Amino acid sequence: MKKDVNLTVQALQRMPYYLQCLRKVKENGIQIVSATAIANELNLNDVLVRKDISMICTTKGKPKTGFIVDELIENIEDYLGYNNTMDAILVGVGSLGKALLGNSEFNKFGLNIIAAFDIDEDIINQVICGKKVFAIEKLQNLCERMHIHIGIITVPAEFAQEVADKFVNSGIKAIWNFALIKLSVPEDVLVQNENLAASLAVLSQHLRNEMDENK
Amino acid sequence: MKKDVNLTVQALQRMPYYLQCLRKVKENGIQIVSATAIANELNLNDVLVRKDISMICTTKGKPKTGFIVDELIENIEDYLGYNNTMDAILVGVGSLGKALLGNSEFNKFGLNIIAAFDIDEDIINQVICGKKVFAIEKLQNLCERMHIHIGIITVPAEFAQEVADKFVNSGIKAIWNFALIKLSVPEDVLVQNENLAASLAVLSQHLRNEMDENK
DNA sequence: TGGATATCGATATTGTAATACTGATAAAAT
DNA sequence: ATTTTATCAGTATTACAATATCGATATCCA
Ligand SMILES: NC(=O)c1ccc[n+]([C@@H]2O[C@H](COP(=O)([O-])OP(=O)(O)OC[C@H]3O[C@@H](n4cnc5c(N)ncnc54)[C@H](O)[C@@H]3O)[C@@H](O)[C@H]2O)c1
Ligand SMILES: NC(=O)c1ccc[n+]([C@@H]2O[C@H](COP(=O)([O-])OP(=O)(O)OC[C@H]3O[C@@H](n4cnc5c(N)ncnc54)[C@H](O)[C@@H]3O)[C@@H](O)[C@H]2O)c1
Repeated sequence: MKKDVNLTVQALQRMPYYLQCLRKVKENGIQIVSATAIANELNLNDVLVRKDISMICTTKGKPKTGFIVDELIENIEDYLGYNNTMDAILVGVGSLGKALLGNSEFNKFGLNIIAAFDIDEDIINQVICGKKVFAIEKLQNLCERMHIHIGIITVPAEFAQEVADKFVNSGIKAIWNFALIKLSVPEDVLVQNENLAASLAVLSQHLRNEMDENK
Repeated sequence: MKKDVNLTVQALQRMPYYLQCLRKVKENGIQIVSATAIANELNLNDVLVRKDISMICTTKGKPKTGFIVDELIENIEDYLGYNNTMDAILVGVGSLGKALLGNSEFNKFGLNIIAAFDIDEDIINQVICGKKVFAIEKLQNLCERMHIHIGIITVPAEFAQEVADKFVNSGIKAIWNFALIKLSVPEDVLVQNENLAASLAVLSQHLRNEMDENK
């Protein structure tokens, strides 16, 4: 794997789809696949797929046939870090927080939520899906001691910034933010927003177009 | 509002952030705001903000001062459809499905989940957060009868395509897909993917960069 | 009242992601 | 053996989103 390169965010986000497609191909017993075939399956341009592959894979494709499926899968999994797990903590054990804690699929993606935090006395010290919930005061100590660099925010929007600040003080470098708010953090800290309102906006516009067309 | 225009997906996704920012400004008692100020708050380019605003707002800005906050808020809310609610149904009442059903914020964004569907006998006929869970067989009839055009998929990936097919047959035109799989649907149906694996990929790459730098 | 300044809207430029093109090559077909 | 075909890799082009520039204008301050 070429681990020194950096993909664009767009290319990076296509990778899980490639992986899904490649695994499906593999299940069908196919060992060699062309970029064209992947592109058709995922409704992408074939040159784009070839370029994405060339960015992170050492494997070369063979004309007329394509790439070795197993090698592509391995290269992509390596690049995405599916083979060496990152530890993370989660703050806000409400309904969304619980759903995330219970999501067994994260392990497959190299993410391991090792603990959760909340302010609600009723939740603190409970164990949710095998993960203990601590008082928020214990956040910094635990993060530093365990060298945690990923934090997940699932508290209501009005508390998200104060949680983010705590994260920053605890050495967290990547924040996965499910609250609908723009967080302020230092440059070296990445915020990945999971913004449902933005998604809804896309759905809503499409629907309006559809309705307008049919009348 | 200029409801005949279509924003790019990027612009559309910025809108909820503008709204959040404008509401905060309004709370502080400020009635007029400049594109520059919004841009600074959200770490965007001021020309970009001005252009986005001009796309969907009838309001003109005044040199030296800016735009009337209330008018911007109203225009954006209108464009995003926050004022006329869209009805939706959800399939897959697992941990994520339940979290979404219980999310009271959706109403603020113009989304109203009116019912849910599952195959699990234990869940069918239950009422989760005021929403009744029906057997999946009742999907088509209910969608057609209630003129539902938005469907939410929160079933495991392997069942997502069959649910999508049922959606298409029931007249659904916009699918909000939380399963990690690329769905095949007709052209006129929009799929908005909420792909956690893609987000994780971004977090993972950033973290690897950070780690590499510090050694 | 006149000059300085911040912002606007419109237009030009830049930058980057996606796509098209070209020659090379391996496999299949004639 | 030769031709055809599908694909690859590299390079060129295109398309479009983001940013910079510029004249106009409303407000503020001397
Ligand atoms: N529920 C959903 O479907 C959903 C989906 C996407 C995003 N979100 C967002 O996720 C966030 C949480 O949503 P939810 O529905 O789980 O809410 P919730 O009210 O069920 O849970 C919030 C939890 O955060 C805890 N909390 C509050 N302040 C805290 C603090 N300062 N420190 C630590 N813990 C704190 C509360 O005790 C509670 O347990 C919200 O911002 C929401 O917009 C929710
Ligand atoms: N849990 C999370 O945090 C989370 C986050 C993001 C995305 N997702 C995705 O959302 C999906 C659901 O996740 P989950 O954790 O809620 O799973 P879950 O197992 O808790 O729930 C799945 C539900 O779907 C129902 N179901 C299965 N097949 C069905 C069918 N054909 N028709 C109708 N209902 C059916 C099941 O009965 C169950 O109630 C998965 O694809 C997962 O990858 C989960």
